[in-house]
Amino acid sequence: MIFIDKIMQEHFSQNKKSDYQFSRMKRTTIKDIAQQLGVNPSTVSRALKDHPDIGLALRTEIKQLAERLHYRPNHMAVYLRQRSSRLIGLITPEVTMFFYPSVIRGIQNVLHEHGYNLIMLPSNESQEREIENIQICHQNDVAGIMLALSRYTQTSEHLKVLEEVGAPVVLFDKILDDLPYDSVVLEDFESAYVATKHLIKTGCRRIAGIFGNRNLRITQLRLEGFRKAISEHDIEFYPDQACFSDNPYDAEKCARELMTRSVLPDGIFAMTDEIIIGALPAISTSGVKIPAECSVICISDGFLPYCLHPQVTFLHHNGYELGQLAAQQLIRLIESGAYREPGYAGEKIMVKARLVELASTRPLEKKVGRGNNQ
Amino acid sequence: MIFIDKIMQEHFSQNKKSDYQFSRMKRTTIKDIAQQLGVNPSTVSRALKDHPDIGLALRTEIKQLAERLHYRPNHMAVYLRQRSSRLIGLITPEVTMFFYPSVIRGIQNVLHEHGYNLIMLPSNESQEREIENIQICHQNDVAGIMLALSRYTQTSEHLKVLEEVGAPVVLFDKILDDLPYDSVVLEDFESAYVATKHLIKTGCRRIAGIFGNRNLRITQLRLEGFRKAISEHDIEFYPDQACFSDNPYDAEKCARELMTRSVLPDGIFAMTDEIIIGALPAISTSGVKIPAECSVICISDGFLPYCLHPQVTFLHHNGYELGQLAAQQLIRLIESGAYREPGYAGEKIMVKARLVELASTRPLEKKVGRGNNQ
DNA sequence: TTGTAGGCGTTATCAT
DNA sequence: ATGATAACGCCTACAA
Repeated sequence: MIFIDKIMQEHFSQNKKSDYQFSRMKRTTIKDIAQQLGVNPSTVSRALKDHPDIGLALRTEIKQLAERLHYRPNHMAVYLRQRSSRLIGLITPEVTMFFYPSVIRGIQNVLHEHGYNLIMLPSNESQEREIENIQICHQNDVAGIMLALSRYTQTSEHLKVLEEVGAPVVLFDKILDDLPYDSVVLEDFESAYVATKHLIKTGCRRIAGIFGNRNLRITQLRLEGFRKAISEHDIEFYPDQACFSDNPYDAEKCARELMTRSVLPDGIFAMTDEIIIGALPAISTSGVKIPAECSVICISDGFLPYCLHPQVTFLHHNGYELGQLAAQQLIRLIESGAYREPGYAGEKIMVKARLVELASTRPLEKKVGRGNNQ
Repeated sequence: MIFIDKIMQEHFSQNKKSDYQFSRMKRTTIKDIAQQLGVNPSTVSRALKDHPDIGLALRTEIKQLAERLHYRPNHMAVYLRQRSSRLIGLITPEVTMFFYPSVIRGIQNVLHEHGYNLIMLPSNESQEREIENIQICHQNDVAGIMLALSRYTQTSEHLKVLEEVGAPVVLFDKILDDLPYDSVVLEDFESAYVATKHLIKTGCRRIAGIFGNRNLRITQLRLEGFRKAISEHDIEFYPDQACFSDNPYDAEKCARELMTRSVLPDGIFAMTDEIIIGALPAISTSGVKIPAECSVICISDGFLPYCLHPQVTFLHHNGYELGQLAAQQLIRLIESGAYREPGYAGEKIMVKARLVELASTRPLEKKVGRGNNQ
């Protein structure tokens, strides 16, 4: 302690205007600048933000010294004073796999433009961590929260903590419908509908779908879209069309089961990247030709389908765009303060998906009359 | 303003001990608690951190009220007071692709255990952003910085700003050797050496390597390892063994060129995930059988090789482990303060890689005498 | 055992 | 045009 004080005194006493050269030292504050120039801290504060009251001469002198001393405003102090930080809490179930990395990139880019920074708070698919993360947001006085729920979050019970925080919230990707917050999601129903429809249009007649956990909102929506597409067409009823899996390994098992049936499917819909990655190898190695004997389609963030063999036709769920939209919405909320209004219910935003045709589905024109394999 | 004051007064005047029910309100502070209990804020502060001086009765009473009012300490204020935050700045060239997501997960898990939070600062492979991010760290008074350099950072020139910050720094993955900071890297030379050696051991004799940007440290090291392995064995000299590429598309071109030569390679080493993803399709579609006619090996974080077809034997560079080690090292630095010592040069840590044999290389026992394809 | 006072860095609101 | 002061929320040496 005493030692440090000594160093600091040296710092102050070296009043010669030499270049700043002491690393790992007490950081330069407004006070330091004021002291060296014999003016009041508030004067410095004003000068640094170009307040017109301060005379031009003094103003530039102050700025120059600030530059020389490598002055950087202390955000913590500013936050404290102004009761609002430029930090945004980002709570996601995971960081690692598909999709979230590009969402994060979208979020990050928008936030950076507006001078906000991101605190990353993965909840590892645990509700406990979800709550904890919300509290960390609170403690760090974040200006806003972006939240993708963990897969096990089916009820809004534990999300009451959000209200304590007092910051606006934008839900994205994994959401609950009945929460009074803004949300940005992909078109789940529609995408599954379009994907399945595409299988039908290109000649598939015995279509099976591999889905995620049955309890998930996105599973339910995609399943509905899948069913709707099938029900609209007068195609064979294919028993046990839908199977459910929690991870790539499960998905592989599902696919393997499908490919050992006495009547093989001629079209397979995979709900996510995680599923296609497990399922495709099982389909390929079963010996059926893709797409000649069996078409495959999935919904994806758009990277994986190109890595697989054959490359898989997919509905592009653009994570980057979703991230951008969610971040923009959050900034709008912060700046408008709209979320404070008593009955504010939140705006619901949907992001459209786009069909990308690759090698795993037959081309549209090659109208195959009926499934003819096996 | 006046409006808000009014609300606050209501808050204070409702002294009945009803449950806390006003969301989106001024947050509860130590003062609030003190006021309601008619004690001094410092008493509350002490009670909340179990200072033994405070009488048990009062202490529990205070804690109960704090609980009821959902008191959360304001980190910003604590940081300011204690001159040290629990925030760590994480600066990476990108978030999106391979490797970094798992590194981040490793970092995050360790930091969370120790009560630190992460500010994400992607620099998008731009030196400018790198500097800017370092300054953001400074402004937010981070307790430490984790830094993976952008690919264009070859000199330490612009990194002098790091010294201003006064926080410990741990470099990881993309580093410069001559910086006086701790660093955690993967064994580049060794991994390339082992990978190439594996090709030789399984019978390859005309080996080519596809590398990243020539200027990168990791390219140079991996190239050296590659060359060493080859030079140690009395195998054919294969001209233009090494080609260089900046992205998957380049890598694809390289591979395509390789596969149109009059004498085809019978073993190909790909330096990274980014490269194998471009190269493998080009190799496959050229018609050569993998691994019968040409083996393929790469260095990878361990996910992609399983997605490809055929699955690619690889040296596993464990990003998760690297992240953990780097974070642990940073925490050690923060807590020991060792980095403050004048001549501190930083500790250099290497993470070992592990060979994972998949389908793209011939099994060891099947000793093929000489390359016999073509 | 508890209260008092000062300060972390900044800025808004006075007053000069 | 500039200075003085107080306050944001918290902590702690010191006083009582």
